[in-house]
Amino acid sequence: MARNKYPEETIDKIMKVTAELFMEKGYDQTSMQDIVNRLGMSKGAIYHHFKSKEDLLNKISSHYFSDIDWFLEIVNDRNKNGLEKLRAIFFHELENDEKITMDRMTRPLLQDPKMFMEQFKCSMQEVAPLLTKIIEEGVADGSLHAEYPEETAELLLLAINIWLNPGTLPCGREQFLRKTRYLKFLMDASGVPIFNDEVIKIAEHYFDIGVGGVQ
Amino acid sequence: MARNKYPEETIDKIMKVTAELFMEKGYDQTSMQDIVNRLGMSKGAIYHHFKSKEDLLNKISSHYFSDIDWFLEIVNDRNKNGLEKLRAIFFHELENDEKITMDRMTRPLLQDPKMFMEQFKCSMQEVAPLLTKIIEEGVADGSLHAEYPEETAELLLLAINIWLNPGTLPCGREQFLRKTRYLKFLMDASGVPIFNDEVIKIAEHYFDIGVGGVQ
DNA sequence: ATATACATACCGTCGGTTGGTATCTAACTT
DNA sequence: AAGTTAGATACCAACCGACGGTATGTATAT
Repeated sequence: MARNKYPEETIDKIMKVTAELFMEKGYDQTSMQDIVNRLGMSKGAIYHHFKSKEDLLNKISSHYFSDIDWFLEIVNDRNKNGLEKLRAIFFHELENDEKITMDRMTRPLLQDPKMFMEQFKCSMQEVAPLLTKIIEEGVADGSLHAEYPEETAELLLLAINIWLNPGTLPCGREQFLRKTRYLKFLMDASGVPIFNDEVIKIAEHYFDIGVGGVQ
Repeated sequence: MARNKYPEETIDKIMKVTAELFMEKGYDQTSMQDIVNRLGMSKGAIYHHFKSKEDLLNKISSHYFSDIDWFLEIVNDRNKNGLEKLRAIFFHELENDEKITMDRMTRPLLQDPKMFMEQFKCSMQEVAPLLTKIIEEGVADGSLHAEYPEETAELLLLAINIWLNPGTLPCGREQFLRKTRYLKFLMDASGVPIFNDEVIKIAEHYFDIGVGGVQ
């Protein structure tokens, strides 16, 4: 085959196919040949657009999984105070059915050390600062009373994305609910009471649909 | 060369050399050939005693980094109540100069996804149950008042080993102290007040010696 | 005409295996 | 008690397929 008039389509296709495979089999277990086979293109094509397998991973995880637009939309919402923004964020994260499906798909991926690390870094470096900003805003507008905004944000993310996430740390429904209640307790104590009854109910729903359904 | 009368020495040597290399270069970046070269033995020798590269990693991390003997010693100490045992554990962990040196050596290792994952799993699967047992004991003997022993244990380990660990999440002295104070606050609220003045002071010392010294 | 977008063939290195040899151990013979 | 021997153990050296990545070639868009 010869040169394409619209290389961006090729790039998108490479990323899409590769993302699929990484999710199905993990990073290490996916070979360049696997990608080539499913792609129906040559290895040279891939290495023309991406400089390495790791480069592919980076590009993919920022493009497919950072998904920061709706986050910023909530952050910049002038009609919500800090607490309401926080709740809106977690509400969105837990209630969005499309995201739940995504989470289910990416579950095996989190068993993969490389992907796990990627998510961890993303949480701490990209998301935590935004959360911190919201909490500080909540303190300023009086809706929150956090003494440690940055630390609370980081630990909350750590807890939610890793500790509470059944994809990372498999657990039963009972355990999941106990964890959620403990987290609520800690956040309340920290002056960031995002876990009201509604959020907890949605969290249950999240578990039942996204996790309890399988395995 | 021929067979050794004391194969355990060989095994120890393989593990020691491999651990060195994993720490120097990371897991993925260390090839079996690298190990063979520094070891001065054949690849067959390694694969006779260990069934894979990953097996080596597992054996090494449990042997060098779980280090569970002193832990059990404290657990089984009849002269301490639950709270005292907890403090003794963290005191031992923070004050032991040899361990601090070890931590410093293993720092780059924690940037390696595979090693990071290993430590994470080890914490949650091996250490957390022991900690939980101690906390439950403390509740029984009246020295603690935890409502969520298991959850507190897991989150404490997560916080200490990952979030608070400058090897994983580099941070300045100021940040480190804020994190420590926030953790103290959370643990106090959880009914597990292990962070008294002494532990906090030792934590500072830990940071100054083990981390502040470098980087 | 030249830069881009690919294809093909190939390379060194990787984790792991195979087959063999030397040495140890233990049971048996004398 | 010393010698013999069978088999298990410890190790070596050569080798394997698959891997990530590259060199080179070619067709097409600009």
